[in-house]
Amino acid sequence: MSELPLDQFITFRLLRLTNQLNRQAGKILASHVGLRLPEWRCLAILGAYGSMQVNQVATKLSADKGLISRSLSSLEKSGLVKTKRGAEDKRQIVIALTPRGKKTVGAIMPIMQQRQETLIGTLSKKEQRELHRMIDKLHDAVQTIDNDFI
Amino acid sequence: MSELPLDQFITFRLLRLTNQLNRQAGKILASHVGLRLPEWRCLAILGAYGSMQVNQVATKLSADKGLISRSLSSLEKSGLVKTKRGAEDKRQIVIALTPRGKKTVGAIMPIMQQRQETLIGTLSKKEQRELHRMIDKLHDAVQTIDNDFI
DNA sequence: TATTGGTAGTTGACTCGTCAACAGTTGACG
DNA sequence: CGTCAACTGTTGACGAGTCAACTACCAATA
Repeated sequence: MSELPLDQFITFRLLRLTNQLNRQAGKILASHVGLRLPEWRCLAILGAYGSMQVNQVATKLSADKGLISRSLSSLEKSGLVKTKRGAEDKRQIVIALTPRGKKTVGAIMPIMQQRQETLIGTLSKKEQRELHRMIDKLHDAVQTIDNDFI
Repeated sequence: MSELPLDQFITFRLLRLTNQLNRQAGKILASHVGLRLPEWRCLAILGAYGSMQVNQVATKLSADKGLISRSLSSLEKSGLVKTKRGAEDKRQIVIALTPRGKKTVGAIMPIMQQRQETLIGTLSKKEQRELHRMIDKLHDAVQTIDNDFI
């Protein structure tokens, strides 16, 4: 199983795992609600925090604002969010879930949460904490590499 | 740091980490050799295993054969690999590194290996083993979810 | 008040990844 | 043989993610 040199590359293994996870999440969302993955993430974050601006959604999701802008525009066309210009600052756009948007979040969130539990349920509580901590460490380590190699 | 509910989603955290890693790898490759990420992966696997068919490269990389086909075709245009039809089975295409391809692998591989070491160097040996094991576990767990949720 | 710099959001261009349709080839089986 | 299923690689279409240019707007300052 682990005789190929590439299997030693942690980046390779992580990429393979997340590709697999995203593929699956995409299928689940498409079959249940016809949503795309970044659209669902926008809905979820709006469900958790209430009204937000485009930039705030992008920041919370660690995502590109362009991607979020397009996703929200698509969600608005589907009637799951509504937008209005900021009152005092007319550059801002304030996004909020519509009733249908809230209903969608309520329907999908339990499915996604159960999926998470099935995933991490294969790890002990101690392992789960370790995994989160190691992800944090790797996350930090990436930044120390920048500018050394580029 | 960890007060957002999304941060509890392991899929979310893994995605954020791998996006960051891919972004960085892409920059490193672009600045050093003008290669794209899947192209580099093809070169690396050919450097490790010698001549292979398109399908074998895709399988070793756990990647889509379409993506690999395009990457190899681009590498051939750049003169880093050469291809020829299989002798006994004319469907197959056998790919091999050119001298320039080998030179490129020799130049880039140490950089990428050092990057890996910088990354996992932040983890103890025990943690490294644990991480690999947990990735395997998650990889397996994903499959148990299929068809339950879709 | 006019200029200037910074910010919010949109859009275009591009890479990466997935899926499916397709042409050409092989091999097995009636 | 001929047909038919399976396989190899290519191609098209699309979703996901990144970067940069652009518009519109705000605010500070001369």
